[in-house]
Amino acid sequence: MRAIWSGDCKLENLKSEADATYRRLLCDVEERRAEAKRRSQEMKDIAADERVALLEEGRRAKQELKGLEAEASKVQSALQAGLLTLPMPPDPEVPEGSDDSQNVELRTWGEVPDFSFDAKDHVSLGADLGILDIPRGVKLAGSRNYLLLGDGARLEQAVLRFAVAHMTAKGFDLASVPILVNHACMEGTGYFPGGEEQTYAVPKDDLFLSGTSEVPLTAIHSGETLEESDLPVRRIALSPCFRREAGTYGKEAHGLYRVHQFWKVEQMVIGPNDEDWSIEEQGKMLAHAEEFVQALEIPYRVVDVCTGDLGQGQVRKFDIEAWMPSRGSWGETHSASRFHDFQARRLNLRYKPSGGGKPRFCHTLNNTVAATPRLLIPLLELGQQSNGDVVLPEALESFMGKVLLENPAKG
RNA sequence: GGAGAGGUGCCGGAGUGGCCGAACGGGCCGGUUUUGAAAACCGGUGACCUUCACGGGUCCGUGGGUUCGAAUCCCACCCUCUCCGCCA
Repeated sequence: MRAIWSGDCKLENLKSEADATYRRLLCDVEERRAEAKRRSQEMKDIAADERVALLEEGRRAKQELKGLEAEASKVQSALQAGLLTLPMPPDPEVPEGSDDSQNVELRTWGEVPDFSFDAKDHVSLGADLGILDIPRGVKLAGSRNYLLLGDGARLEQAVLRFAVAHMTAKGFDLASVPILVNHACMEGTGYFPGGEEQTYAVPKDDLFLSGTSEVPLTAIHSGETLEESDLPVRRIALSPCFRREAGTYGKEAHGLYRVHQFWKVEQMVIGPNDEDWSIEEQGKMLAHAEEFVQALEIPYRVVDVCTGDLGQGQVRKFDIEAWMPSRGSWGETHSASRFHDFQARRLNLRYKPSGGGKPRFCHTLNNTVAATPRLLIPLLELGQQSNGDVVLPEALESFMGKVLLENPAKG
């Protein structure tokens, strides 16, 4: 099944014309540089009057070299630009499909509720409880913005702190990272080129508001060569996330499902270049998230994301979709991605094998732990009572201080 | 934001046009000595790309430029430190 990675399908087969041209040019350039070096070595033990001819030759060679170098760098940047758009071949086990409708459900957990009363959606629940104010959020920052107030804001914090505690217990190290990052981070993690329209940019400082802490988290060791004994690196970050959601007008415009700014606890792992290890790790990371959702007593399903719904660099992806009563369906809350060495190559993120030998590219993986306010949707909607109260899962009590959100308007 | 100083190998730190991939010191590795260790002494010790190999190339913050030749000269940028201002 993994023959695609085992060497049959080496870069050899993907080598483009540009690559061959570049190599030829580089070879030529290096030869001429060697010549030039030799010439200037000779120069110093030659009498001044004998230098003239050599100087002239040097000048001419320099012009030629310059031309060649310019050509080489032109070809190289064209090549690199092309390389950046190359997608990662999916794992052969990924189901074929053109879009998310063809994702394959692997399993479900929990009971989908059947309300015996007229159930409300999270927007009216939140408004009635006085913990959610969308109109004023829109007033402050436009559509897809919101305000969480009082217990709403507290609930969000509780979910996030629970997520951090959950992952700390799994041995992940909490990091506080820059979420305003440079172009190299965006490109290195695979968001650029391609994701520019979805990203808030700060042109004055040439920085970008990343849509997930996966970006800084994965880029932490970019350009470095780690020791194999330092691997795997397992970290989480709690950060705000920003997404422009361009081109989604009208799509999920209602409520807290798709918003421009949200909070997320993200898990990220950097490991050795070992696909079996990587596959196993992805399973673990998925399990961490499932346990978390289970603790929140939210029914969910796990989906094996099909080829057509896979991101450029993703080799395999499993989504967790929570049951959201107001949608009458599942909504994505978690996304566990495996990248093989896709991101590591772009980030130049390597490690020195402990057995010796050349540095190798790491493998990287990431998964959501908790994203809010999206997670507040099932939490509020599933916990609602006929009188408009909302009962929260026990697991949040120590973080929230209570589990009952009382409807002030009830009789 | 204003003024100044600086960015060199694992670390400290020399080096102001060819003899510099880079002195010297520390560290690290190996050896001698020692019952063992420490100390002392001797030797070794950068990374990456390319090549079966020989070899070749790149790298002294980054990117340009000058020159036959740049760690060294020029320009721009980035970063760090000190002082002042401001600030969560």
